Amino acid sequence: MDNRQLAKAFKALSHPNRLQIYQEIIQRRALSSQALAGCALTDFINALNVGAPTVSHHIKELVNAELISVERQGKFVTCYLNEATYRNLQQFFQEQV
Amino acid sequence: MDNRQLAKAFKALSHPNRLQIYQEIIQRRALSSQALAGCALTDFINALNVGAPTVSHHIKELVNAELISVERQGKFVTCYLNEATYRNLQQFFQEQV
DNA sequence: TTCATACTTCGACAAGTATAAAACTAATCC
DNA sequence: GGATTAGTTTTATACTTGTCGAAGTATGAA
Repeated sequence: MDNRQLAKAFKALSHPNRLQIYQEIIQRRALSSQALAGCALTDFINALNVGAPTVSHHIKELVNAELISVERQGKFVTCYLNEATYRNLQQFFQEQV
Repeated sequence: MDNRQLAKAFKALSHPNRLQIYQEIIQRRALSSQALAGCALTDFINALNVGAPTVSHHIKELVNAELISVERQGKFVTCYLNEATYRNLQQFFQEQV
């Protein structure tokens, strides 16, 4: 993962609301027994104090930074953690100690 | 480390040049035998393709996000890694696996 | 087929950011 | 003291971002 892509990931995490969305996705994955447990987008719209367009915009940024991926099932959108990027970020803070 | 402070740290790392400065500081610390080895600000001004005022501004943001600290020795400024914040960031990507 | 739900896209605007030029401060050198 | 070096602050500018409201799209329900 090169400098630019890494900076892009951090930029996506640089807003409290987006960071919270990301954390939620990580945590729900950890709690679940399934490896690929996701988060409903609706929950974020309800939980965060911003409108649907704004949440939609934030999600797009997270997807664009390859931090998460989304899947549409009928009317609903579910968010999944991008495991590869997560591991890369982990590494960034690990290898240089 | 709460959500806001964490987002602030990520924001500071969200610019390629600032990320590079941070990486450099981490790496030079790792290479050195001393625990608190620092980086001269001059090196950054020469290495990055931006002017001194811009580098000065970037450094200020990194300090403000508590990612690094600076120390003036006469004419020169040296940058040091903020170990506590580094550990917090490490944790963020570790505890939830 | 009409209606409601769950988003997404567009347009706009206020606020924030990266950058540089110019002017400034402070330490060092002669 | 005068000149030089290292970095900061101020000011200005071009650009980006977060947010919302309004309008649009697509799915599912009645």
